[in-house]
Amino acid sequence: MAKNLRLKSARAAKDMSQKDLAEAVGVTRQTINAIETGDYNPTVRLCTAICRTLGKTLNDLFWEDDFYVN
Amino acid sequence: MAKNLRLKSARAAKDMSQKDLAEAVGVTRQTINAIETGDYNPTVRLCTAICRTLGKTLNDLFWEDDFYVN
DNA sequence: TCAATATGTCAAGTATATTTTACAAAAAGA
DNA sequence: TCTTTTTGTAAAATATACTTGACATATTGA
Repeated sequence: MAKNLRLKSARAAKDMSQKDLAEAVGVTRQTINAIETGDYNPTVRLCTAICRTLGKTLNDLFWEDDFYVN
Repeated sequence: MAKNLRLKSARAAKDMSQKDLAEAVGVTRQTINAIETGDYNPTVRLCTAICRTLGKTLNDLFWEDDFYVN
């Protein structure tokens, strides 16, 4: 999995630290860091919470259409 | 969590059984059933695999904009 | 400079997603 | 009917998401 730069960017746009976002969605800073760093496969419920906090949708932050044609 | 009727519908549109979809994305039938039944919080990677198999996006099948809960 | 904040990472533990095996009932087909 | 497929569900085991606590470094601001 690659780094999630869209998440990092959306967080920066809200001027939130990883810690801020973590607290807002109820996980630890390490979990947010791991998602941005790309080590990992979060649950859709956590992704949804992150998106709502940052004013984005699942497609905005977690969908990759690279592989895909539609 | 409510039933995921959009998933059920998209699967029906492809004429796939829960078992068919499960095999296509590499999980068990019970996992697909649990997601449709709504007991459950799948990983985003699994959601993505399901969406790709069914020709849908994360927003199509897993985003809820009406009600706000996490 | 110096202190405080932000990020990256890691090892060990806990919570939970997912599997395996199994049973029952509804729906579909012949 | 009778048989097969599909769906719903459950208990116990395994894999992995996520936590806790900690340490190091980079960056920012005073």
